[in-house]
Amino acid sequence: MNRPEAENRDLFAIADLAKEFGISTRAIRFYEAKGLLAPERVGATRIFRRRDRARLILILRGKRLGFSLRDISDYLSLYDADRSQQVNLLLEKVDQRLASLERQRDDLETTISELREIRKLADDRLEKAG
Amino acid sequence: MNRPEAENRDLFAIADLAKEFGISTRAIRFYEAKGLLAPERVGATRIFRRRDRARLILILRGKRLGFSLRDISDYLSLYDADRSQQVNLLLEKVDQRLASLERQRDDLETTISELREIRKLADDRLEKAG
DNA sequence: AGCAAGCTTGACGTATACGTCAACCAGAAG
DNA sequence: CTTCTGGTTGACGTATACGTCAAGCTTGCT
Repeated sequence: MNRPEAENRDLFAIADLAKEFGISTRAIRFYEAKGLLAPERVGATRIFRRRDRARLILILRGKRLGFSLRDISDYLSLYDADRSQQVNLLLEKVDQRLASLERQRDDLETTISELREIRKLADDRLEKAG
Repeated sequence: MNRPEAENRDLFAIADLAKEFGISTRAIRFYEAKGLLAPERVGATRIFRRRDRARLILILRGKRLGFSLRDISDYLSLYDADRSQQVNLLLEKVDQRLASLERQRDDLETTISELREIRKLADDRLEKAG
């Protein structure tokens, strides 16, 4: 009963999603032009369903992770690939993507621990001075 | 005794680093133009030391993590900030950066486990078919 | 001396990911 | 009917991160 209102609805206007995720309508149209989204139309007006919203969430997460729209498009196709693709091919792609993400995670962990080192040094210096 | 040769040297030409890291000399000059590197000069020729090489490694890792050169520049300044900066300010910046990296790590872990889900589904389907 | 290799600085081109108008249409409110 | 509000499609502009010449200078063979 206390779900975020968006989860209960099934139809969204472009401005709804733009506001919810803090992006521009221009960006959303751009993602559609690049094939990352395919909302239905009523006349010319775009109508987004929960599925489109879910894809948008994946798109934005991909962007936060530094991926290009092209990469994200490939990634989304992994989600779609329930029946359409060769399972073997899908597995291969998923594994590649996983390997690359795990490399990225290692980079991240290295960076985080280096920063924690720096943090500790600075902290010590503060205490000595304090 | 068996260190990668690069670790033993202290002087590098621009082409040495380009080759070692698989990037163009143009990119390296670009990083210098943006203030991320500051190699010495002998005449007009750039001379890179181990410190410059270390910074380049950080730059490339930042790029793999999807950061802009501007972001990376800020990040590098955290490493430099031994004496020049206010320790308080440094701590604040490090903490911000850490928070953002940890958010990114969470995104990554979500993505990785979703992909593993997909992988499992595809795997199951293969076994049933096999 | 001549020439290739490798370095330099511009200057211009390019792909990505949008932002910013402009000009238009449709439906609801006053 | 007019006026919002919100939607649409171009067309053009912009920042980032380089690639790609072009033209020139040094250094080191041969």
